[in-house]
Amino acid sequence: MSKGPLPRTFYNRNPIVVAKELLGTLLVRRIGSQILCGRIVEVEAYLAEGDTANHAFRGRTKRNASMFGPPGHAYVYAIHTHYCLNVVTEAPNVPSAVLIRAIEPLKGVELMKQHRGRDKLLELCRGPGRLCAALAIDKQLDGWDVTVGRRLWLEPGEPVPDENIQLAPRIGVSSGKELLLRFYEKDNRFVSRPLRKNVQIR
DNA sequence: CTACCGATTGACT
DNA sequence: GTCAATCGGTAGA
Repeated sequence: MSKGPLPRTFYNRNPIVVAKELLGTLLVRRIGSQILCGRIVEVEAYLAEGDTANHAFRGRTKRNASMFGPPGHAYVYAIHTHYCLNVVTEAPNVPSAVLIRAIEPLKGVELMKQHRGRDKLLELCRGPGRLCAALAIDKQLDGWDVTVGRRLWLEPGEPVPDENIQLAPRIGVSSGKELLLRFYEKDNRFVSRPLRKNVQIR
């Protein structure tokens, strides 16, 4: 039985808080009568203030316009030949968001495999570009309202307790490397790039 | 219009 | 670990 989509009030908060609470929630994609679903295991926060890695750091452009809109909408952008999915946080004109980096596939695995052209369950949704391909998420869903419960939305799941949340630097950013704004579930095999054992995070 | 480049991935050493 | 593919977005002439 479904709990319905996360409400807009969930997203209308600091992106760090939203990022941590998104771990364990369900990302749901509906295509016609088909349901694709996975459990979020890795995210990154992008801050409205002082975050040089944020696409919106130098102001509003055509690409990042969704981040300046109300919370609870998707921000989908293209990188190289792939797409990445964010959910917009905080108030309009406060351009912050949470990047969904990895999900654990739960439903619609066969269709995900078709979309990806790959068979290994572990490789289906491990990485932001991979999960978008698996769920057929592209620029058409940029700006999509994820609180409505159609096409693409998020649902409550079992929260990941604080002690099971690993903090880490964000992946692939050329600036803002020192900030620990990546959050993932410890020991989850579907995380895209776990920290090596024994590395110290201060 | 040109030039540069990246919130990635996949193949390879 | 390294590295190239590949292309839309952005800034600037």
